[in-house]
Amino acid sequence: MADRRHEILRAALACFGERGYARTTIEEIRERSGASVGSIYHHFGGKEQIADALYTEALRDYQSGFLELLREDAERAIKGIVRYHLRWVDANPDLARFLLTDRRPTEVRELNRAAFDALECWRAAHQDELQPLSFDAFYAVVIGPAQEAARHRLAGRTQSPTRRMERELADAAWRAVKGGTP
Amino acid sequence: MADRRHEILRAALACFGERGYARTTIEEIRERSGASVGSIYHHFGGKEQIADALYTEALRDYQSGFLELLREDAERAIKGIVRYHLRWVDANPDLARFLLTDRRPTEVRELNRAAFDALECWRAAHQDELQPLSFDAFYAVVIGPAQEAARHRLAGRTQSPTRRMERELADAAWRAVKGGTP
Amino acid sequence: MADRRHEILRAALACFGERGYARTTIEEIRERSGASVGSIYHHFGGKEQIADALYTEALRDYQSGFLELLREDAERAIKGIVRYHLRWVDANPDLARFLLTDRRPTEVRELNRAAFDALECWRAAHQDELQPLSFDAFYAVVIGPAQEAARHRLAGRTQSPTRRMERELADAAWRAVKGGTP
Amino acid sequence: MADRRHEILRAALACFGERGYARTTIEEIRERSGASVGSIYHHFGGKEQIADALYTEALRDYQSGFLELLREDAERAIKGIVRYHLRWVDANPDLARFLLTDRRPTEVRELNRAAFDALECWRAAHQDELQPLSFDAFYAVVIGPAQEAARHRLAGRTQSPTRRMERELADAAWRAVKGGTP
DNA sequence: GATGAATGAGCATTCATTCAT
DNA sequence: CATGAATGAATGCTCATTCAT
Repeated sequence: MADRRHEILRAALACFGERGYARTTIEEIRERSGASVGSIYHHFGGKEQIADALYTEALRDYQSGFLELLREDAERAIKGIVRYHLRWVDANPDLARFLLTDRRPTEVRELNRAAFDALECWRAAHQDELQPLSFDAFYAVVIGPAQEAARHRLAGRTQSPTRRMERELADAAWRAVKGGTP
Repeated sequence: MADRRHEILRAALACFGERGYARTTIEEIRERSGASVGSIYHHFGGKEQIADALYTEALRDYQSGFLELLREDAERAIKGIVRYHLRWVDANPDLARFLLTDRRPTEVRELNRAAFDALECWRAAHQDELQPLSFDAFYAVVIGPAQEAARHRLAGRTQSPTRRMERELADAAWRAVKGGTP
Repeated sequence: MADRRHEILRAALACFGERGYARTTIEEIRERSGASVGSIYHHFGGKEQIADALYTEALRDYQSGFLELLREDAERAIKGIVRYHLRWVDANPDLARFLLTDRRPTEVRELNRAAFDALECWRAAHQDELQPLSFDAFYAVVIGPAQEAARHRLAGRTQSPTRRMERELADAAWRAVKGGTP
Repeated sequence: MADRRHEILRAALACFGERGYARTTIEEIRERSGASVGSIYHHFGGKEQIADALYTEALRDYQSGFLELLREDAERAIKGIVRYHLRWVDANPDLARFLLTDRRPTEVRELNRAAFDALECWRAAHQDELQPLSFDAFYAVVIGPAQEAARHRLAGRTQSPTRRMERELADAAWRAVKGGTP
């Protein structure tokens, strides 16, 4: 059954969210998932591979929505990205915590590459409506504030993002990257 | 002598920087610092408390420079904060990696409180030159991009921040928070 | 298999008997039992819990025989208890040493409660043949001498209890508790 | 100053009483006594030697009173011994706990030898008033009940020994050892 | 596919003891 | 005599992983 596999992933995500990857033990995942140790190893082969599966799934989910936003015009796209980020984190706190907290210096970076490339492409197509920033700066300015807000939120330091917060961050991002202001 | 204590902190920081808190062993710190296991425990009482000491020290160092920037006028202050953040991370990569990577949900949060309060005070005094943002949004917009850039840099995904990057992020932050643009 | 579990208990008892609980190391138990460290922890969860299991088992064994003695008439019962005590210690020196030497202030006290209650019941039924002693005194007078003799014996200060010793202690206990002598 | 030495002994006794010899650390004795580690080692040379000093002192104190009792006539002596035992334990609970709980298989046994010899001598002199018991049985019958009561008391299972308890145990001991009853 | 007993390298931590000041 | 930093061998325990059933 793919059921078992799914329950294990679910349990692992909950554990990682509560105690972090390193402090989570297979035993905890076993107890929470109802599966046996052997079964977990049968399905995934190891602790790290559970995290890998989770990470890939999370990133794929996040990016699937992300890429659609790039079909819009410049202002809508920028504001949309910020709003999307905030909402996704709010809707998937455990997944987000895992993505933001536990570094995955594995080969999953290629997934990010793809999104980065798409974003860079998009920017090239809208160059004349935007500030002439280096890509790294552009990315940091667009994503950074939402990311920072997300971290505070996940750390419990902030409430769920209100509409007002969304608007503020979206507008600020647009002010920061839109062209024209010399 | 406070020498031993300092050597242990130095060694621990290097280890944490290279392998992360969790994967660093006391044995490694011992070997690198030249101290004995017993001495380490004599001075700190445990692995976690070494990290605590390091964290507090790092945050204090970062904030000491941070607070000085708030004496400037609005534009200089905002741009200064962004530059300061980028430069501090560049100058203290290990300390920065430790601060940004390993979460410390301990009671050190009070230190942050102090800095937050100072920043909020400053903003109140410059309200009429700035966008009417909620404080959380304001903070995210100012710090977020630099933070994001710092993470990329620490992850090895980016070069040392060039003057251009500094200028780009500083200008963008100012555009995002300065008042006047309706 | 409950075999492993049993072998570990056996080994632990031998170690505790020879060197005492505190001086016995898991490593010694491991070597003697043939189990691995992990296996020991799998079955018991910790050094203390091995001792707990051993203690409970020992007490249960001792008491199972003890309670049967209370079916006899007064004189036989009292003398029987003394003899039983001496013989059980002689037959289970390691178990006895562990029971008498290492204190177990855990919740095993309930087991003792049960035996105390049974003994008190019995005494109530034979009140008219016995001295009107408080229960604490009664218990101390019956068990104390045998207990003291057992300790000497376990400390190596005395030989195996001879028939003569048994008779002497049994008779003395009976003289001390039997009624009639004003 | 002999003061330091005394304070250390006091502190050690309190620690041993609360946590047992094995679980007490030099550090705890240091904190409680106010002395430094070095000072403790200067005065005693090691943890075990602190216990030795304590044990010897305790035993000497107990026996000093004990031996005086043997000047009385048979009945008074036997009853006196029982009462003395109960009272000494009640008056010196920490010392008693230490004496009864932590075994000292060291060479201090000679002190006990002396008291045993004195007691045996006394018994030889009163042979015709007493049961013809072996010395081991005689000792166990006299001391055992009080010892057992003391243990219960030190374990917190019983109240302070009342006058009634004293009388009961004393009378019982006398009934058990006095001659005449065939 | 599932189970859980078994494994053992690895780790944090303790603590009696030493010794330079 | 006093101090307390330093030492390091010893120990209890964790946990990812394997494998026979």
